[in-house]
Amino acid sequence: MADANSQSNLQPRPVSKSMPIALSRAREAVMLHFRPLLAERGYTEQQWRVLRVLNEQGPLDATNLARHAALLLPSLTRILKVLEDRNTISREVNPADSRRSLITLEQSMVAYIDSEMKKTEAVYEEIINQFGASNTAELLRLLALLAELDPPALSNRHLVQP
Amino acid sequence: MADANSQSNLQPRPVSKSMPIALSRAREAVMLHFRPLLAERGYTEQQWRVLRVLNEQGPLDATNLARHAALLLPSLTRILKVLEDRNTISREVNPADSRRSLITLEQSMVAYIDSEMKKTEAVYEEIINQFGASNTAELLRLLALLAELDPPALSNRHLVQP
DNA sequence: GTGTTACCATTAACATGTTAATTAAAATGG
DNA sequence: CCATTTTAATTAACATGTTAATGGTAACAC
Repeated sequence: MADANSQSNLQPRPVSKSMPIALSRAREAVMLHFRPLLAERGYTEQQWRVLRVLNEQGPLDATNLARHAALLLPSLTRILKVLEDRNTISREVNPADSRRSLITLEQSMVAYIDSEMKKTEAVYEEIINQFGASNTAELLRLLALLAELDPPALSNRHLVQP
Repeated sequence: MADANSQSNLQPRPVSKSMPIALSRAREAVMLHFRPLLAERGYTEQQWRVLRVLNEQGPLDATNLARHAALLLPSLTRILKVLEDRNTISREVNPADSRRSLITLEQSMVAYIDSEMKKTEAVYEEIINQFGASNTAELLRLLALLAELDPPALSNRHLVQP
């Protein structure tokens, strides 16, 4: 017996090499640095993302806002409800297509977001200081590439007969 | 005026270069490939992770199980409740320290997990095929490095006077 | 036109993420 | 010993993730 652990010649991928878990862990390590800022502001990570996107892109409909903020529409629906109640955004229906709404950042938020983003940038500097500028650039490159993976071949999704 | 968008000489970091968002997007792209497998099995991603860790590491207490599976303890508590009801794990208290429990994978699950992990490995092959073996190795290296970032300097957490 | 299909957004239901509070048991320090 | 402080795990409360279903509107095909 070569090894008490050799169950089938092929070892299953250890958890330590799981890509989703590695991505989660890395994200968590980064978020530890940003959470204090978010707590000060009184916005969650995802709420703040929505504000950043609107500040950066201008008014958007929900679908595109979700795309830019990397959120699913049901999450965005709930977030928009909260942000609207706090008067940080407003909504109107697109007259050309009444399915679509147009979400706009309140003018009063623009200066605040810009000023908070400077704190965010300072945290980034700390992180990049430790992690290295070239590591950071390389990581962002690889992540963007990975995000563009072809979606799976959608095998036998449900075998619905047309 | 050089540029209608130059609000303060320093542009805030665009959402496209946000590390947490980039990590989320990449994770989502990868998960798209694994979700069909999880759906077949009838386990969620996190439930399956717990089973994998137990299969790989043997019995563990909740704290270490959470660490290996990259879950927070409150999430793990709920997951263990479900898995115990489904008879895929069992729990006993550690007699040497009755705060601690010992969580064990049911023997009947071992063969099943091993066989399912072969399907997982096949999906990995597809992904690595597209993404490239060296990109994969480099990405995992960078992610592990990033996960080891020093935690933030824990500035003025609450200003508790001792 | 009318029926069908596709699309946008919301809702529903359940699982997990996140922070804080709580309980019980162990370690620690007089 | 006893009081205090840590630690392990759970619970609570709210936000988001995830999938499926729903309601309304628009585009399409006859």
